[in-house]
Amino acid sequence: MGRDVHYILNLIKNHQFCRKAIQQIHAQLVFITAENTSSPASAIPILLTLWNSLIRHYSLGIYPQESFLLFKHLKFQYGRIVFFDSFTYSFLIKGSANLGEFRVGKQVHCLSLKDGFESHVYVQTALVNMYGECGVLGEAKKVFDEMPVRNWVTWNALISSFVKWGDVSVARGLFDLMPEKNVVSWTGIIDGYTRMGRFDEALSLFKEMVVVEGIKPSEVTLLAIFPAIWNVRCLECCRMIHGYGEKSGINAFDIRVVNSLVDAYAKCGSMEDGVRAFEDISDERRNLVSWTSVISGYAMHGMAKEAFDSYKMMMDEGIEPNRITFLSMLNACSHGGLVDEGLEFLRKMVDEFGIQPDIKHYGCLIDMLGREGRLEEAEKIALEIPNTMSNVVIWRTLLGACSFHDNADMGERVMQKIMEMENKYGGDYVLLSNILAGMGRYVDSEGVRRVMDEQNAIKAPGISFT
DNA sequence: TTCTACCAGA
Repeated sequence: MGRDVHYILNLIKNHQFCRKAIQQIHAQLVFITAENTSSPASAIPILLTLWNSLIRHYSLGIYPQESFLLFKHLKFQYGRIVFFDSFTYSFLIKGSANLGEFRVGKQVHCLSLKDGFESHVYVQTALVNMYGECGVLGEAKKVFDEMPVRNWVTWNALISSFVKWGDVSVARGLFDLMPEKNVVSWTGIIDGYTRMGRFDEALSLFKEMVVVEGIKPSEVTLLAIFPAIWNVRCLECCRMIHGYGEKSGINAFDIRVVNSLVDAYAKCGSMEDGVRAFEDISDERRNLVSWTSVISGYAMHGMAKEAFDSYKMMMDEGIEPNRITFLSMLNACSHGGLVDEGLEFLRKMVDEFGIQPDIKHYGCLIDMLGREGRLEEAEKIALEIPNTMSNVVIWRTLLGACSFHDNADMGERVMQKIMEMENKYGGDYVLLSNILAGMGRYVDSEGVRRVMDEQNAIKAPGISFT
């Protein structure tokens, strides 16, 4: 037993996470070991429970590998006298799922079969989930098919696996086959449709779930349905969800739902409702995401002053902005024509908050400078973006600005740059040829068109969802 | 003490 304690002590030393829990378990282990030095075998049932807890903590941590190491060690030491139970295997399988590595999970799977868990619902369901999480859907389906007994969780685990990997039609097939569906099943399939951009189907399923089946949506259901709501700009849906959230108490206990509501109102065109929802949040619950949601709402509504005020109030409450807050502020500056303020925000972000700009910040900046016709500065920044990060979108933004402000010289330089990065996209040729034609340089314009034809670049017709 | 749904904000 002494070697055990040593081993576990080493594990604990190596990691800081779950420290308290592990220390408690460790203390108990030492205690039990001391109590039972004369007959270690009698301590095994209690020890198994503690080992299981330890394995559980490791499997949930950032280094699930440790749970396998511990298991291996215990198996090697006590394999002859200890029989691991369904808890041990559930935790180990969960650990493999968190690791995202199905080869490890496969080994645990084999061991669990050897120990006789081939028809244990919890262990087998954990396996379905593990294979599903790892994207080995064939294997997940196989385990599912061979299970003599399944429960709701088993079905839902398989459905969410197919949703996760983008196969909504198979998920839907399973959903339709399910003898009884609960809120998790409905949420899973609704989430699948939302993620695939099939918003109308997501909304009609949501309606069917609530109206026809009388199933109460959970907070997860609401979080899943929000993107569908604002993509179809359904203000009425926002109000209904808002009311339901208040009545059911979901708004009171899940700040994420209220924050999404603020965001959804803004995206559906009603900043007034968004602000009202935001102002209803108590000071203690209002967090960074709440503030960023309202700021981004103001930004998209062109209300730069309000965005600035909110930013200031947020700072006064001692909440630190992050990269998304700054992106929203840049967006507000861009829409309000406040170029210098925007540049100042970027400086603050880097110097005072130590946040390095990413490609979206740069994109916003170039868009902002480009709108105001400060093309030289925009080009200078575009050239300064590290190559590893830079993309063709940045240059297309600049090209658009060149087109808007009739700067053909820079347009040609930018075009050159775009061709270097990606010489098959027709839209840029069209844009440049339009710039040249707009300036009366028809011969050059024609030349660009010809190059375009020679390269077989085809401009995809523009599509707008709005 | 075991198995299921979440992208809160660009």
